[in-house]
Amino acid sequence: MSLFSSFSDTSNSISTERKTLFAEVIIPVPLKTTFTYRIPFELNDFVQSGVRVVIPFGRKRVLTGVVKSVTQEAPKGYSAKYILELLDEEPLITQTQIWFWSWIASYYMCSIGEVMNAALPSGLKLSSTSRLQLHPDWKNGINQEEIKEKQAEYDLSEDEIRLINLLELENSLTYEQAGEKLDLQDVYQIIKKLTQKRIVIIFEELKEKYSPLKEKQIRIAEKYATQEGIAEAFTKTTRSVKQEELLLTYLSKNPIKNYPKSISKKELLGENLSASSLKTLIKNGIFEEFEKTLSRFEFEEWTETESQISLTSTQENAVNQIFEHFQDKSTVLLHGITGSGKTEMYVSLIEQVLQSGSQVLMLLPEIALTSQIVVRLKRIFGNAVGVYHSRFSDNERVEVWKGVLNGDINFVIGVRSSVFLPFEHLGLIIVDEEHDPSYKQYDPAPRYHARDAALVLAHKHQAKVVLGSATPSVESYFLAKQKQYGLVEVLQRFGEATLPEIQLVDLKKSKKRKELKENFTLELFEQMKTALEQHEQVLLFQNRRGYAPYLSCEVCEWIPECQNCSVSLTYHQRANELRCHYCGFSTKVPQTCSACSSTKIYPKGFGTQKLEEDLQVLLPESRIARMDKDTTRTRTGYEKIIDAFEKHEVDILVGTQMITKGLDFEKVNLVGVFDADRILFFPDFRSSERFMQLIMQVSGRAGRRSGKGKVVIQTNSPSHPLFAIISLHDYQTFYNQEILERQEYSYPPFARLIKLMVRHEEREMAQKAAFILSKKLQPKLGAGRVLGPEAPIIERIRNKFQQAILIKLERNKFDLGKTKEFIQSQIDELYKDKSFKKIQVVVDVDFV
DNA sequence: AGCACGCCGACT
DNA sequence: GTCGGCGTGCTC
Repeated sequence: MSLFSSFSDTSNSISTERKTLFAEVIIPVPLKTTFTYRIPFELNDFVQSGVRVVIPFGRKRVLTGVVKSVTQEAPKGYSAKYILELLDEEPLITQTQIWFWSWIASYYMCSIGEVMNAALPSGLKLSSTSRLQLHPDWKNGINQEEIKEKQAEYDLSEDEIRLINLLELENSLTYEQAGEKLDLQDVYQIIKKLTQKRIVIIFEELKEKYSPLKEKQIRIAEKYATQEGIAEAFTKTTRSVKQEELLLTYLSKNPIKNYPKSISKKELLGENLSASSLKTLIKNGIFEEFEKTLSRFEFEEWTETESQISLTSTQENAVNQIFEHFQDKSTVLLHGITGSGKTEMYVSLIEQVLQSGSQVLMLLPEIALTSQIVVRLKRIFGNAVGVYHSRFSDNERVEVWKGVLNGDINFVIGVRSSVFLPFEHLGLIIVDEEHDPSYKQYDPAPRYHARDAALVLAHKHQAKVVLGSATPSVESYFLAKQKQYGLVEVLQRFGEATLPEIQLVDLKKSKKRKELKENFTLELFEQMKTALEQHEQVLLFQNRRGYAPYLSCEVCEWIPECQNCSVSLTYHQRANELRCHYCGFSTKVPQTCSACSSTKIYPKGFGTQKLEEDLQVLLPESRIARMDKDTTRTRTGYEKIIDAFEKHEVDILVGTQMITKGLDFEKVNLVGVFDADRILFFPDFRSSERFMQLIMQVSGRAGRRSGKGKVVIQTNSPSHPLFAIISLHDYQTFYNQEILERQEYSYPPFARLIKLMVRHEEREMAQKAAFILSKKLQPKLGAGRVLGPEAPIIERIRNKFQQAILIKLERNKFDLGKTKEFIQSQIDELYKDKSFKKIQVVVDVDFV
C-alpha cells in the first residue's frame, strides 16, 4: 500500500508552516528539461531529492518521475500541477546518482529522463502501473440506498460515483484503464478527490510484484535429530515403505548432525517420492515444514570459501605496484596477458578494499558475466556480492539495487548499467576487459561508455579504478604512457604455460589446390583430427551466427536484400527463412531468382550453424556443440554448454565472440579461426585494434595449462603486416605503430569523436539536412573537423536513410561543454526549418 | 516519446 | 455530411 496514499489529513500534518514548495521532477521522456510540480502541503516534509513521485503529464498521462530538487521559487509563466503521490519514504536515488545522471546527460548529449530510464531497473519505474483500489475502510459491495446516504456525507459527484462503482466491479485499475472505461479526460482530478475522501487508494503494483523469493523447506524435528531419535522415527514408520523412503532420502541428503539445516521440499520430493506420505510425517511431528526466504542468487549456503587465494610472487608484486600507484594516481591500467591470473589479483584488491569498509564495483563485458569468473567470485565472497545482469529478472535487479542502497551488498559484479547502482561510498571500481566494445551503449540514448562513466563516478566517490585487459584499448594505454594512469604490466603466463603458437593458413592457396573440405583447410583439419585422437578439445571461432550470411543466384549473382534496410538477408536454415538482422523482417526462401528466374540460388558464406553441420559429416565420431546467440537464448543454455564442455562431453565447440571471453578450459590446445579477414578489412579506424584484440583473446583460450597451445588462422591475406605482430603476441609493437597512425589522422586518443546520424525516410532529405547541418557546424569548428556527410555502410535501416557527420575535436583544444552546446544549438536550429521537421538527428559522443 | 488538435480525402 | 489520415505543437 502506498505510503502517503491520501494527503488529506491536514490535522495530522507535521508542517506547522504552510510553505509553498515546488519540485523539479525528472520524467522518462526524451525532453531535455525537468518539469516543475507543486508539492501538496501535506507532503512538504516528505518530498525530497531522490524520491519517486507520481505526476500528471499532459492531458491523459500519469507518470512516475524522480525528484531532482525542491525549491521555493514558483515557476514563471504557467501554474504548476500538483504532485499526485509520493512513492518513497526515503530517497531511492542518492544525491550522487542525481549528480551522475546529470553528468551523463550533459556529456553524452541526451535528456536526463533518458538517463533515468537506463539507470532504473524497470521494477522501480512503474510509469503507468500505479493502480487504484477502494480504500479498505470503504465498505465493499454497498447497495444503492447506502450510496445515496454516502453521497451526501462525502459530497460525491456523478463521475466519482461512477468510478466507485467501477472499482467495486473491477477490484483494481490503472489510471489509464479508469480513464478509458469512464471516458474521462482528467481522471486524476477525480482520483485525487476520492483519495482525499479516503474512498480510493493508490498502490504500487511494484510492491506486490516485488516479493522475496520463498521456498518450502523440510527438516527433521529437533527431538528426532539424534541417533536415537532417528531410530525412534523409523519405528513410527514401520507400516509405510514410502515414509521410510522419505526419511532415508532426507538423511542421505542431510545428515542429522547438521540440524537445524533443512532441504527444500522440492528437492526432497524430487525423485518421485510421495507428497502425501510427507504430509503424514509432518503431521506426526517427525518432519517440520516451514518457509524460507531465499536470496535470488543460488549461493546462499556457502559453508566453505575458496578465500585466501594464494598469489604467485609475480601477481603479488603486481598488486603491490597497483597500491603504490594509488598513492598519487586514482587510475591504474593493469595490462595482464591472458593466463596471467588477473582474477586472483582482483580478488586480492577487492578483499582489501572491502575490509576497509568501502564498496567495490566490478564491471564485466556483457557476455562474460555468466561465465566462470562470476562463479569463482561468488564462491569467494558469498552473500556480500550482488550480480547485476540484463539476463536477470527484474526482481533480482531490484533486489541488488535495494541491497546496495541499504548496505547489505558491498560488492557488485555487473554489466555496464551497474554504474547506475546507488553506491554511497565506493572505494574501488574494476573494469575488466576494459577495451571491450560492449561497454558502450549504442542504441537507445544514453549512448554512454561505462568505462569512461566509471572513471567519472570513481572521481566523485574519490574511489580508485583498475582498468584490466590483456589487450588494452589504445586510448587507455596512451593515457597510461602519458602517466595519467599508473601502468602495471604482467606479461608472464601463470605457471608453466606459455603463449600459443600462431599458424597462418593461406586460404587462396588452399582453394587453388582444392584442399578445402567445406570451409576447413587441410592444415586445420589434420590438426583437429590429431587433437581429437589425443583426447584434447578444440575451439572453433567464427564470428557469424546462423547458417549463411546471404543467398546468391549462381547465374546472375542476385542477392536477396531486405525491403526496409540496405542489407542482404541472412539465411536461417532451420526456419527456412531469410531474415534481416536490423529490422527483424523475414520472408520465405525464394525458389527462383527475382532477377533472372533461375532456380540456382545457393547459400554463400558460412556461419556457426553451417560449421557445426559440416563437422558432423566430416568428423562423425566427434561430439560437437555450438555456442552463439541462438543457442544461449536462455540463462541455462549458456551454462549447459559450458558445463558439457568442461566435463569433456563435447570435443569441439563452435562459437562466436562468446567463446573468446573469460573461459578457461584445461584441455584446449587447438583453436581455429575462420573468416578473420572480415574484421581486419572493416572500414573503421579501429579495425586493426579490434582485430588484434580478437586474435589475442582467442589465442588466450589455447594451452592455458599445458603450454603447447596452437592457434590456426585461415586467411586470404597471410602477408598482412598485422599478422607478423600478432604472431609474436607483441602488443607493444602494435601499439607503437597504431598510435602513430592515430596521431597522423587525428583519431582517438588525440581527438574526441562525435558522430551525428541524420535520418529521414527520403534519401534526398537526409542528404540535404545533413549537408546543411555540416555547413552550419563548419564555420565555428573548422571545416577539417567536420567530416562528411556521407552514407554509412548500411545506408537504410527500417526504411530510414542515414547520413553520417563525423566531428573530430582535438584533445585539450576545445571547451567540450561549450562545443557540445553549440552542436546542439545547430541541431535545434535545423529543426526550425519546417521541411526538416521529420528529420531525426542521433548524437553519439565518443562512439566506438 | 505520446497525445491532442486541426485540416484535408473516401465513405455511410 | 462524418470518419480518420497524419502534420504540428506541447507537455510543468
